[in-house]
Amino acid sequence: MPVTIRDVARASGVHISTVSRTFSAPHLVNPETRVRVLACAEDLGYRPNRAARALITGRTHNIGLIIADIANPFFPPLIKAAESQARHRDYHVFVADTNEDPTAEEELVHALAKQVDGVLLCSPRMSNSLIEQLSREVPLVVVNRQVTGLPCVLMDVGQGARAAIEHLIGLGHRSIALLGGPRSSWTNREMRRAAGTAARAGGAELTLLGPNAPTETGGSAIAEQVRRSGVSAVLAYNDLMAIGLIEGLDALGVRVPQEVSVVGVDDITLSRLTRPKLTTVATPTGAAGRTAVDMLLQQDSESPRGARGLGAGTALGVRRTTAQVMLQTDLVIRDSTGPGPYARPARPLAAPRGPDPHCPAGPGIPTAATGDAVAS
Amino acid sequence: MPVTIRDVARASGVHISTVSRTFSAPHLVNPETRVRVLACAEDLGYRPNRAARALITGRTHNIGLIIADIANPFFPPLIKAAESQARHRDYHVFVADTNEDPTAEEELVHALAKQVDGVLLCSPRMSNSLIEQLSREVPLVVVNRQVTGLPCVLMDVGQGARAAIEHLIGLGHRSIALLGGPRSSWTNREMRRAAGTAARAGGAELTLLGPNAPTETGGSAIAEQVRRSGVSAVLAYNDLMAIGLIEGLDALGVRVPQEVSVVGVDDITLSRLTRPKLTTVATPTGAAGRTAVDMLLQQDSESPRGARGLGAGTALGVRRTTAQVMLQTDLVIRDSTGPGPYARPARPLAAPRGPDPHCPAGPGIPTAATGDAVAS
DNA sequence: TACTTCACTGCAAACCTTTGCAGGATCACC
DNA sequence: GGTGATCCTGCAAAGGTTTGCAGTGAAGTA
Repeated sequence: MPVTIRDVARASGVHISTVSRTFSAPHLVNPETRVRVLACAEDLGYRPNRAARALITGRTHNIGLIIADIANPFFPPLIKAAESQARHRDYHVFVADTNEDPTAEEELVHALAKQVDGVLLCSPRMSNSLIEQLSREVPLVVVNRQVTGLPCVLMDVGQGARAAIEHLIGLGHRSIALLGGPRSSWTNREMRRAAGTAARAGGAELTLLGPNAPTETGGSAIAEQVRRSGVSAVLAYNDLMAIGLIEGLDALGVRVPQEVSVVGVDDITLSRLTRPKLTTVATPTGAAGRTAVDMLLQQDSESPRGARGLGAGTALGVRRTTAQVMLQTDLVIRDSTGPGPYARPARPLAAPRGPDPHCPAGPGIPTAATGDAVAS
Repeated sequence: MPVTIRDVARASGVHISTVSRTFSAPHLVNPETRVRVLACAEDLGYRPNRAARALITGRTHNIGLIIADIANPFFPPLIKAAESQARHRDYHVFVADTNEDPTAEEELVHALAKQVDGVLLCSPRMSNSLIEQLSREVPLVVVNRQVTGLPCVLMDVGQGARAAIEHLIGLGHRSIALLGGPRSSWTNREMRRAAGTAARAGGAELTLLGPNAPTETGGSAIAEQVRRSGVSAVLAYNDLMAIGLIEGLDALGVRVPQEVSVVGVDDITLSRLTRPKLTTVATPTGAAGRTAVDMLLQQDSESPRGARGLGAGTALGVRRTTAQVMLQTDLVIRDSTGPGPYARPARPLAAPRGPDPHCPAGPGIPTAATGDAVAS
């Protein structure tokens, strides 16, 4: 029942190879023949079978996007950006959700391997060595994780965490908690490192709480512990956790930012809608999605086109585009941070409940335009 | 470079067909041979090429999931439910986002057609006739849209809208606005119909405002118009719009629920996190995802397995499983609705700012357990 | 012993498309 | 008219897998 290239050939009185060329190399076929073939194809409702095409060309024109948790609002902007970038280059994107499960991650890479030309691994939870191993099966670009020898797109959360800590110290906080995320998260390690350094430099004490689930639930679950710890400010692994924490603190009767200041990371849409509006480290998710797709496609186009068969170009030693890109982050100050116990009353500080200032941090805190790529 | 069935055959000293059977029909091969083949396969790191397999069996073991907007938090629970249901049956799910663009929708169905065994079309924006036409190319299950002759999974938003209107009328509102969603949305039409009937029955006046974008922006953009219209209560197309509206009203100095009551639809996670917490019509998104996958796979298994080649079973006249399932909705009363101008002071009403009652509507308003499937 | 049954394995076609190669026709030019 | 170039088209192999059919050998039965 499905109409194939053969049916079109029969209908238009040419050989199947001519029909094939009409679609894949139109300039090689006589204009008259071409229109005739196209008319027949249109008539019969012919659609090239991408699977069969992929079998011989080794190019599916699909790319896979493996995501730890679609429900985390951090990802949709990344997905959309990747999708639109891919579409411009005539590629389709298949998204798959792993539920933060490393096993599912691995399985999905295998499942996708032969059906896509490359895979974007976003915030992976599996080990670096496994990622390297999988990269021999299908071209990989890793987002939010640094793997030596592989192309990576990173966001400078270290810088963001530092800016956040400095902001809090500037507000007069000396006792700060860092709400950790998943143990296997690269972002998590970077934040811990940078926040620790910044706290030491600023003479503040940093308490580590975690690991926690990177969700609202994870945040609200740790509220009691935050209160007991006696800190006056908190930097959370991401916005969801920060929002959950604010909820949890609210339930305990602890006011934000009057008693505890809270900073998140990501700047998801939601962070502008909760009350108080969330002070957060904005990450360039859109730019990350676009960049990752670009890197994958570039790497893909560099692999030998002459080679036949699936997976051409994935041979070890051929692919050597291992550029790693670091994208800058940006502290956005809103209403969830306010003066701490050591605030100097002489210097007027941001009004804790005024209209959303939504301005970048002051001159003392280094921030940078969001989305600029810095090759390293 | 990629290791094929042929390499394994050579290594284990058997014919390729034996290797093939080792994977696709293990009971047909001698246990000893089987372990030897499996060992070699493991050794060489062989992975069956799903594309090639699909080419001949006509089964890809993938299903496509086409979504209007991944960024809308309504969808992730549906996606996750579909994914886990599919995984149980050894299927993988490919998600694709259309950005609410009907053209992209059509294109994606074509692109997916030969790479998946069926497609779930969620909240489609294209015309019914086009959907019918596309269903001849690949098995389709439609979610949130009624298309005669096709399997559909629907949520009873009509009932939900009625419950919401009755709730508002019960609170003493007589002048209510309905914030419409996308014009091509089936849900939108259903809500309008049901809300209109319920308002007439309850002696209230219903003002239609829209269509609006089903996002926070869409909601906040219409705030001014809502204020000017003088209504005391609003039923919004979905939660995002309701939340945006509350933001917009807040910016105009209009308090919710003191001056205007707002009801949303969907019960996204976010609706519990905003202040005031949102009164909303909960839709059984998880159940919808699961049911849709079940229907697709059932329909798929019914098509003739003997038939060879891609698209076997998509022939017209073979597939006749056109069951349509309606899932029940559930009004969840929280803090964004309060007494209206015609409230009877004698009867004590829900405290507008008390702790989240989160209880189903009173006995006068028919509600039902969420997630129960009712075949129709 | 002869015949049947059975379990296992090999053979080869098929799925749909792409593409290197070669053949045929047309044309220009000497 | 011969030569070469150019343009178009057909041929056939290739890609990795599945599967109906046939063949082999061994075991079971009469």
